[in-house]
Amino acid sequence: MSKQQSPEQPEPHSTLAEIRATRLVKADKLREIGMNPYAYNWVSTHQAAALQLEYADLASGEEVDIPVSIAGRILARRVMGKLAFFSIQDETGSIQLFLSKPQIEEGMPDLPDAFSHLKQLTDVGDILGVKGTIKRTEKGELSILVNEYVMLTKSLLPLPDKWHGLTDVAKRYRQRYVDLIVNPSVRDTFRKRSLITAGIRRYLENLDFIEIETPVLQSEAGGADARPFNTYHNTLEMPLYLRIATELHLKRLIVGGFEKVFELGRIFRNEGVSTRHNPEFTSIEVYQAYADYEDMMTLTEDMITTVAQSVLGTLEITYQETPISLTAPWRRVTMHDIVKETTGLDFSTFDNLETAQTAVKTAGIHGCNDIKTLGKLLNEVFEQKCESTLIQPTFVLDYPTEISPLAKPHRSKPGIVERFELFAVGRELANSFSELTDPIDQRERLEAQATRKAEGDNEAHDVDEDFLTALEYGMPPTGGLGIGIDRLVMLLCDCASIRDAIAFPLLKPEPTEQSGDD
RNA sequence: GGGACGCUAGCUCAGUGGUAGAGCAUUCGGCUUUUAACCGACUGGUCCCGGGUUCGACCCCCGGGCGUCCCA
Repeated sequence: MSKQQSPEQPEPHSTLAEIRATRLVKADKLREIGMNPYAYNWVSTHQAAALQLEYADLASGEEVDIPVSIAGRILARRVMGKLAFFSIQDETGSIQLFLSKPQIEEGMPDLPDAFSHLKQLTDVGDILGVKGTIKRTEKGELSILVNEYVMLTKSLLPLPDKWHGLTDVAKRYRQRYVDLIVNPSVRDTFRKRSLITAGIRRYLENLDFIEIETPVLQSEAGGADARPFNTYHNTLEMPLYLRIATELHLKRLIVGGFEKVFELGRIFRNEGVSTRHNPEFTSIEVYQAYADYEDMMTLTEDMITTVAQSVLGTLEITYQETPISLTAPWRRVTMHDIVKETTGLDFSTFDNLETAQTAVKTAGIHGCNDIKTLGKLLNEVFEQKCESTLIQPTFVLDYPTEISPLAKPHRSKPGIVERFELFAVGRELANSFSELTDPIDQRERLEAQATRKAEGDNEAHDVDEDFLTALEYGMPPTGGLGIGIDRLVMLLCDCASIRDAIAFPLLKPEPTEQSGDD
């Protein structure tokens, strides 16, 4: 193979494929020196953030002769002749490695040229395990004075620019793993999200609620106005829907005698994608027997403030540069009052649809011509004019019956149900009722929904007869509550888009070379 | 569904109707206190895709894809 080499023509080495090929060669060389580039395990004694904290007061130039073993991904390499500084990142944070030739060669007597191999065979992105001691450098950077290193995983693909990171939004979502490696705030969001859901569960469990899982696959979608995803069970030859709510099954559990139940889980709605909507999202629904919507308001306020305080350490937060005070009590206002306050329209004075329509039009609100009931008109005006103004946490109470088919009629106001929604930063966060327990009333309302479905409304659903049967056995008075977890995470973690609160949001597939033109 | 904007090297971005640019990363050489290390040298391109106009298109026009924002 010793062909006469023509005048050295430098190999290209900058494209992605070439970088990858170079790194594969390095992986082979690691094998040659007896180091598996894909190791089996590593035992760390410490993590980066804890070390940074523990030795925060160590003076520059000082060393601590305590053995430390740590693993992480190389995020930066600064290599001089016989000395190198790497920054490695573990889940908790990062710490510098102080790598000196004599120290490493002494610490790894079985591997000749250990320092040279380190320089030649490691790249930014590799996952390394090291053993050494603690030292704060003369320039003041807490470091591990490394005696031994082990390649744990050889990375084949280059990370984004160390300074600018990954900013391409689509790429951040498509390759969330890269986003997580290089954007610490993204890791922080998902860590907080976990604390939020864990905090909610702990809060409810402390009140003796139990979590019960209900079916995702359902033969009748129900519990909300939403278009479901359709699927099919092959051996049963049965069409199925993915659930659009957990409501109707959790209520069956209340009928069955559980008095405090909840489920925190994934919901699927076959609707558009926006900064506020993902087709699969997470909700929690909570049902408490013998409670009403007033009780649920108290629960909502207390639960969210408790969790926020424990996760964020404060109730005074900032969402997209707007200060938000989560400190209780939150404002409570009826839908009638907020509409009147915002638009001047007093729906309590309208005794028929025509006068209301005229007044609405006079107030400059359009697109309401097709609305056939007073309640729906009120709701439309609320959605158009009020929702976006509700920045600080606000409970809006007492909704029209016709848009609330699962809520109990208000005990003193005709045409109204006992229902509230919680709004903050202009968005709905939670929805709650005194649950409708009268099976005859419930049947009438569900049959009205079924009629709408028959008329072509694909957000309406057939009557769930088994649910009505359950109600006929008798459901105790019950307060129910649903909270959009993704939106709560958005609020508490200052996410502009719901996609920033969901680790792997739904995306259109990237076009392939075949499907490029069509 | 409508509108505006964007898509150029692995990453972040310039750019012009006439040979495609920078920084970082990569590769090579040097370097024992760096931390966006530094110094020197090299390399790296389907300018999102398809069509059109043109002597010539990354640029202009048409269509499409993906994305961001706004509106419905």
